[in-house]
Amino acid sequence: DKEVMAATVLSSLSTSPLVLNPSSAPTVPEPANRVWKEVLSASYSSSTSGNWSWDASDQSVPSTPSPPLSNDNNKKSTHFMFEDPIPRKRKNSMKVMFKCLWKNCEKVLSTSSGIQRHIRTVHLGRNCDSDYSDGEEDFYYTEIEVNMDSLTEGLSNLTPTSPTTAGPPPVFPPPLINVPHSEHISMNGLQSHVPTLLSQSAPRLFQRLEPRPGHVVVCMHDLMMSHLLFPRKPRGEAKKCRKVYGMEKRDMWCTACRWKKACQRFTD
DNA sequence: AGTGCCGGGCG
DNA sequence: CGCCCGGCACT
Ligand SMILES: [Zn+2]
Repeated sequence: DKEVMAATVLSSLSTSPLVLNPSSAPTVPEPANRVWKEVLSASYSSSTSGNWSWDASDQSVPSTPSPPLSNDNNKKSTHFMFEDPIPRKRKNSMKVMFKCLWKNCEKVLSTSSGIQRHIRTVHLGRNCDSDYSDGEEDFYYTEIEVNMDSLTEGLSNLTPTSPTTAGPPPVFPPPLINVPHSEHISMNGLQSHVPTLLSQSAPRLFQRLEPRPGHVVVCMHDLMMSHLLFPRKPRGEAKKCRKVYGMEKRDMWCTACRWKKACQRFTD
């Protein structure tokens, strides 16, 4: 079903006006090779309340003709969404890490729980450093792969502590605004819930880039790799037969689970 | 420590 | 085939 949704997004995106990152010259290596896509049109519903209202009903035709994009380029920019973001087997010396998407924050941590706590405390201003989470942090970080070989090369000039935890980044907690109702992000029909609490200082996912009035430009890669389109399932939902029925009622498991194979009853 | 499950073994 | 389990990745 994820793939179906992704396909829906893709097809709708492919008909949307495209904005290319002007700074991404063809010679720029992979990480900066980003496709900027204008997906969301936003408007302030009220100048005084500061409420955000996301509305994709704006089907206005782009004033400038679409840039001549080759199909090849399109495919290159879209095929990544269909590969497993966290492959079970990983190449040697490639480590998955978690990068904060907040604007002007390049924090990278090695664990998802760590980046969640970082976003919760530093950016969302949830002062209580408990492990409770309402899930909003998930929208603001992404998984990246880091080559550990090239990383250890430049490790000499860093502090002896872990480079992921060490850092002098007193990033100011941005002011928060309260959005009364549950807001939606609508992209050509596909809707995604966003938390009721949005920060005024938007994460990098929503950074503006030469926006036309009332429009927001997001990095398509960050958008896809964030959990905005496919929000994380409610906490602790990888429940399969074993966890559901328990060891005592093993006879109620599906045959695959009884044989320690991939569960056939509860599929993702 | 607990869970999901691939690969491989046994009859 | 059905059935079981060692061991590993991930949490
Ligand atoms: Zn099962």
